[in-house]
Amino acid sequence: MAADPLSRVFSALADPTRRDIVARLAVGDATVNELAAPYDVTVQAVSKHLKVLEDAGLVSRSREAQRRPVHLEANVFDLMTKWIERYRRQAEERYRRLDDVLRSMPDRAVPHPPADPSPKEGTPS
Amino acid sequence: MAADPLSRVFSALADPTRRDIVARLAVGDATVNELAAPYDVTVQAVSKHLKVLEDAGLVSRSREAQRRPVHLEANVFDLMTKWIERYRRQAEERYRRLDDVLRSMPDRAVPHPPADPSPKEGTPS
DNA sequence: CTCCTTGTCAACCGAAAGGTTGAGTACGAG
DNA sequence: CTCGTACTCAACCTTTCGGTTGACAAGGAG
Repeated sequence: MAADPLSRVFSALADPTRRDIVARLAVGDATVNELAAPYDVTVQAVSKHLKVLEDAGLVSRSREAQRRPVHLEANVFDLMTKWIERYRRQAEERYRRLDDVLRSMPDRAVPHPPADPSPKEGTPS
Repeated sequence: MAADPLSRVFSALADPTRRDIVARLAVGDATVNELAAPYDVTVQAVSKHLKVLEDAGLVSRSREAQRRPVHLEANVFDLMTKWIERYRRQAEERYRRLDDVLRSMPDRAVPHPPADPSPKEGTPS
């Protein structure tokens, strides 16, 4: 299993069946059998999927007699959205700045983006 | 390889090395060797990672002599954020509604969340 | 032209993922 | 107590994944 929480969440949602389960749980809590019904796989397979979702923190399971109602923990989504937003914003910011550069020197050919921090090729004169 | 785009994006970002590469590319475009330098894996491995990111639409590669500058395509993030936001909102909405129910009947024991749409157990009087 | 740098492709390997079947546990109903 | 239901655990199988090594194509640099 992946060590870091972010990897666990992303890889948990990388499976369409698990995303489908999350979608169902957004409507309301459900038992394992209820969740397994729509799919043509065994209940054991769905139980494994739920374990993956649980390890990712996306889902919690309580006891209620012999039922195990599954509950969606939506707050874990923040982990992802924060990561995504960070780099999306950064990339947009960079794009905007590059755009400014292009606008300020419309005559030069602009060989490549100037954002390379490692001048391995020895910056000729 | 995963068929649907959402699975491709999620599983592309499920790997910490690939997330790291995305983080670097948010700063600016880079070549394969530059990207491979920080890691103690071969260039071929990084090339494979880039292929995964490219198949997910997160990255594009252009030709520039024998270099292949890698560029981050941040707009694909929207695919994820839209999916996430949808179910996060839905879950929060449900939670709010449940909260209202609890507030409106503070005396009842509330055996379990009333959001179950499949009354298999025959609703005992 | 020859060499070196950059990068990809192909084949292989071990580990993990997703599925199965079969057995076992926990609990309520009769 | 016995049975049925709901679920999990364990073992196994096949495919995918992340990594390796080795060979190769594409272009400057000398």
